[in-house]
Amino acid sequence: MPVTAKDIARELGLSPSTVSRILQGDSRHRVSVQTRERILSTARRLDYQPNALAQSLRRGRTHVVGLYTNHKYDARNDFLSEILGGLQLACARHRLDLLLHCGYAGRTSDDTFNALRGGRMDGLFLHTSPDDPLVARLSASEMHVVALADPLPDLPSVTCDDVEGMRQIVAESQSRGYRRFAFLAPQFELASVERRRAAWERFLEAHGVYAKEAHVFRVPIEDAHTVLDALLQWREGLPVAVACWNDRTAYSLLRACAERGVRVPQEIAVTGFDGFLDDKLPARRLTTIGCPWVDVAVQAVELLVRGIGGEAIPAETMLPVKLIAGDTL
Amino acid sequence: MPVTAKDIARELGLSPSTVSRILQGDSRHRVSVQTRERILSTARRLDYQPNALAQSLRRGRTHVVGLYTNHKYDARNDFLSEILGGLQLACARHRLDLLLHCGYAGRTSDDTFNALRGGRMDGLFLHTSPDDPLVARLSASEMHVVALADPLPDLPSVTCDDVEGMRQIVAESQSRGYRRFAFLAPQFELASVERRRAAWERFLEAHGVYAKEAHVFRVPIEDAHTVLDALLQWREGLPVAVACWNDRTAYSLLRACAERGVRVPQEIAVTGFDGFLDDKLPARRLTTIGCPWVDVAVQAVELLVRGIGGEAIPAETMLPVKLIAGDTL
DNA sequence: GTTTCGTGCGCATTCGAGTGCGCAAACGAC
DNA sequence: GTCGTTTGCGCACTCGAATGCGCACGAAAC
Repeated sequence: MPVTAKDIARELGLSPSTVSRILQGDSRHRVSVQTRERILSTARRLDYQPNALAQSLRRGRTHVVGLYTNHKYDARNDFLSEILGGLQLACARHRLDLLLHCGYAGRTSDDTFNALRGGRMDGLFLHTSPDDPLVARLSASEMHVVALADPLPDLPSVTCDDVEGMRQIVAESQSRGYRRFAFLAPQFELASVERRRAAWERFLEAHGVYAKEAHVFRVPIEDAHTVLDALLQWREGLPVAVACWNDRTAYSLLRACAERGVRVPQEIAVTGFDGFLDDKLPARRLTTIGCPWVDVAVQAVELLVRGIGGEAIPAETMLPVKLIAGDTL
Repeated sequence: MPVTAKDIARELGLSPSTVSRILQGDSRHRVSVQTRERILSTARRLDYQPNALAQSLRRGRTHVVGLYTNHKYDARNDFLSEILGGLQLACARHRLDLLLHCGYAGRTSDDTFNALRGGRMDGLFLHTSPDDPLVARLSASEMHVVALADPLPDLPSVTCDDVEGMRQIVAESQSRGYRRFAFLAPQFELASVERRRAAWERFLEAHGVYAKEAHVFRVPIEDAHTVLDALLQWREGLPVAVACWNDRTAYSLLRACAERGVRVPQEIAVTGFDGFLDDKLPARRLTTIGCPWVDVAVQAVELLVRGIGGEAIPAETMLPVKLIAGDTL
């Protein structure tokens, strides 16, 4: 059985309240120096550790923040690892603990919402699609929430500058002489994907390229060969500059190209978005947009902490990105 | 303000205790069917959500388990992501939440230990080095703990069969005719590394290979070129079969080989350990040992749950591995 | 000796839920 | 009408800590 404040009080013939005040450093309550010392030394001797649950219950603050995502953790998900690293770093600074909730593993978004309401957490980081029911419930509530990486309706978010990233990609492909363009989008909804796609179209139009030469493919990336076939059968022909919505998609495409003997970037130019460079094998360096995901997480923690503290926080915080030139464009 | 059981009681002119019993389904306490229905419907109408902290405080169970590691989350740490995925999966099944504690980010192991004692968690998963002070404190305490992937003194663990893995690697390199061998170990202490190294030495000796032709290099993998230099300057000469303690190390070495023009596997054969295959680029397929990390995590959850439930759990649970033949050996 | 002030500390309640025990009303039996 | 039983529910306390308020006691002032 763990030692409680009551144990210390009993041991010293004091009341629990006096013990509590000393251990919490309540300065308004005057206590003699001897008593203070006796309490502190007994606490040390008995190896006292306050019960976090009782403290949280009383104070209404848990110092725990949650992370909810409907994506899956696995060895191929660089994105979540990177975000997690940033969250850890910044949470440790603020002495916060991070509670993981995951939408994919049988846990519904209701569970997460109830965990929030149940007082288990002070706030929540969110990375999910805009149509997740949790999003609407959260924005209707008074909970403290910050969306990570992807903007969500009516919730504050920390994101990367998708528009600027696509501007650089379009500008670069233009200057390299490409005249046919494709965009590889996933089949699920994600706000930043739409933002990247929209920016891509807009910047192409600004260069005088319209729908005929700029096509959006929505193909599941699991089967990269299907994607490649779709690209090769596109009647506009080659070469084509393919802007992939993220690095993982780009790498899959590159792999398929290599397996089919398609020359990159002569026949198909490939760009990614994220900046996860391959440290495994030095085959090709992907041309991509470097996104400061760790900083995104760190910023999100700062904002959430301020939100929990009662401050108003900006609707969207957008962090700068920059082109990482590789050899696939 | 969230709705409490007291609010429901007041609304219906009942006592909080009756409300609590109904909502908890206490069958020993007889309550009329009408009252039960009134309570349940009011709870639904007011959107009642029990306060998890109060429940945990009273019941002495939080349904939260922790994960402590002194390693860092980042895009290159496939291992943690994979483990995390497995933990999520299995925790969701048992309706457990996962609390992340990380040794690297300014948080000391004391914080984790105190969080455990503070009643915030019911148990803890551990992935750290044997000399982490937390390990000794935990094994001296009554806490429920399971070590992940690396055995720790006096604590139950779920690991992969390192010995069998190294047996297969040694057998394979032997049968391919290699006569000089090296082992690439990290500079930090990790129990499974020592186990792999010891097994490697033992199986080599069984094949009549002794210290002269089998050397252990302990070089920081950050600078793969230094490692490569050390290998090339080893006076026993080439070819050498290098068993890397994990995949990440192997990939770094491969990259350095490619950059220096060293032929793999003709001059240097490389094997890894983990089974994280590169899905990014199809340059080389690493020969490695496939480890079921997701299953390790899942098993660990099952064990921890049983431990929390009061059952005794086995000291070490070892999961089978298998050689994944690539083209680097 | 009474008032006044200050020091040192405890009582009682709160947070929100869970639980042993026992009380009151309704019911039936005789 | 009295006794015994069942049904239905609440009192009071628990978990462990935090906190507003106020009491008791000593010293100093008059």
